[in-house]
Amino acid sequence: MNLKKLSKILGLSQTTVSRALNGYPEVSEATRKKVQEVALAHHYIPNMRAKSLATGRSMAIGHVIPGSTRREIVNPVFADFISGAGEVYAQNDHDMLLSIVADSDEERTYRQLSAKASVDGVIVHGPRENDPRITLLKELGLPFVVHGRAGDNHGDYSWVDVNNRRSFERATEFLFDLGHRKIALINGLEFMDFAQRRKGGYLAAHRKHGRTPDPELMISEEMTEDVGYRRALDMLNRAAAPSAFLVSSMITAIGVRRAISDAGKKMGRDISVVIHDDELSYLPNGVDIPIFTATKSSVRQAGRLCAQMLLDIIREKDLTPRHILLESELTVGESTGAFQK
Amino acid sequence: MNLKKLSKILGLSQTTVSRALNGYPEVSEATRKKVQEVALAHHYIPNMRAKSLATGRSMAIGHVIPGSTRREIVNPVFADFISGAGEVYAQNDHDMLLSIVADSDEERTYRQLSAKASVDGVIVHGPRENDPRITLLKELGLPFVVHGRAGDNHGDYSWVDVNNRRSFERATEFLFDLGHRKIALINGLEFMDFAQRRKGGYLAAHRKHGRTPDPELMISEEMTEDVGYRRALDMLNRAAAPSAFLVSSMITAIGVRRAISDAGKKMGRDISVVIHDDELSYLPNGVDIPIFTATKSSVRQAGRLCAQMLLDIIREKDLTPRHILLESELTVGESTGAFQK
DNA sequence: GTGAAAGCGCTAACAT
DNA sequence: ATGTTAGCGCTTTCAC
Repeated sequence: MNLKKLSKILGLSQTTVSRALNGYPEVSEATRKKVQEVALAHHYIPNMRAKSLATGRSMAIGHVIPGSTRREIVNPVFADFISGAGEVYAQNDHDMLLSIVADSDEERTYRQLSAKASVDGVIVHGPRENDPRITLLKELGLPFVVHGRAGDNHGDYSWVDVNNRRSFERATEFLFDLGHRKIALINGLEFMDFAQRRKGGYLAAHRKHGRTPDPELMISEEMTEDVGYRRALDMLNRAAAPSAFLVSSMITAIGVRRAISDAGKKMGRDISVVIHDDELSYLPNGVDIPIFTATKSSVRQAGRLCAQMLLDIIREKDLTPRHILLESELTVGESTGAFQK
Repeated sequence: MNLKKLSKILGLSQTTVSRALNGYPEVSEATRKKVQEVALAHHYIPNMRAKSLATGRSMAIGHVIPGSTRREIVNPVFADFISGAGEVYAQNDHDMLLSIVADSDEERTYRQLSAKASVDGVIVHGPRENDPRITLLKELGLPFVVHGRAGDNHGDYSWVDVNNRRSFERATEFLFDLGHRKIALINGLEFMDFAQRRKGGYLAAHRKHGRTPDPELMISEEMTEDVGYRRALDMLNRAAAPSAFLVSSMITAIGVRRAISDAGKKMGRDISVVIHDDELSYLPNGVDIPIFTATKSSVRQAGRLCAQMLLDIIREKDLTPRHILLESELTVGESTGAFQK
């Protein structure tokens, strides 16, 4: 079923039918009603290919995921984020276009996306410090929102981010308050913006408490379980072993947890783990292990906010940058009352 | 830059330019060369909206992910699968359209996807027994490939699947050979096709060895870490505790592993864990824990194969069903030499 | 309030 | 080997 046939059936012109369906005011309520009925009865759904061409809008948003090299993104966070964004798109009748792309073709991908006109805007994932993609997107005039930030000495642009710095500062202080003195930081790769900010918070807390952090206790690597396990085990077997861990990802924390158990330590007041990601949908939250989460802003919510912001930008045709900084809450697993201050 | 301008610059008709760029044979090599040069110089990339409308092909594949209710799919398997499929699309100049959709509007989503003509075909994720989506897609005439199968007493359709039955049969026999007699099966939800097949393999091995499986050692639940932990702990605390676990997902296996450790058992000849998913990109494979993987066919590879099959179906306009059954290999983590037969 | 006609940027049938 | 013309299915002037 298409417009032509439908208008024939109704004995009206394509124009009128189109107007009736798209809520234009100049059509009489009587005909509008009639048109809507018949359209529904015949399962009429406008062909997007034609609609896009005519309106110049694709009603689709692109998500470009750096593929092979950095695995940061083929991780659970991604699934939750996408799922939140997808929710918003569904409500607003938009599609989501996903490009998994080798780091080397990223530039080409964006240029293509823009020239092919298959999306109205893009979400940028996993920004690095001084990310070249941002300059490129501005140059292309393609609306975009960044999940996270890409350093500060960059021109302004729209982003949604968690207050990583403050979140880790408070988590560190929390551990200090519990009596911990040697706190390990298991962080993500250094060129990731969030890793820098988290480290900043960790260091700030140390300064504030007049303590110098042990460089051996700070590592920046890929956020896999394996890394968490090995590095935590190494640290626990040192003379100056840490009594607490600050971990940048739930996945890594699983490895850390296992290391603690293998090292024969018991998690408790003496060994604590504070992680960052929370509310990932397939991992336990609040089960009976002493894990603290440093944020309460879920990844899924970030996905929703990014999507909504981008849709607003496109609708209002206003490219002036907007920002959302999600403040975090320090939450403690339910069975860990003993660790509350 | 568009065709019109480009052809004006070249002093040729749009038709010739289009033909030159799309590799039609009737254009002279001289002009083709010239056209390609100028097109490249001017960064000409054809507008997909227009191209789609003219050709009737979107050059896009839809992936419909059941969203909220069943979390089976917002899991790491999904990310790896998608990433494999995305690779193939990129190579073939196709886009991937992702719809995260509430189970209740799945039907509507497929109808829309078909009517809006925004995709040339779809991949069906997480099939259940007698899945209604398959009938619907056939009725719509939209090409599709199923990742997994949806029961057997269903009409024929194209799928890519792992030999779940044989994989679990062999894994069970392997554990028997190691001397295990009480083997627990921690499986996915019962209405999932793969869970049925895996259970079938588990039972077949028992029959073959003349053993009756303990019903208390067989559970079917959501594949989360939490479930793995709780259920394994329960089992280990029973009088007739299992000495080995067959686990349907890596995530769940993490929970099982933790339970074993908490129950004060050591994994070794006496306690083994055999899981199914392998090569998930962010989880360790072959680290120094006694985990066996029952398949070697990676999820990412399944993604590639699904995508390639669908692309072939579309290109050849041949809807006759095709199947790929990936045979599994039982592999053993590298540091677990002690557990080899 | 409704309709006729032009056009979005491309491809494809039909000339030549 | 190249050009002319007519759509693809919709929206959007412009006229009535």
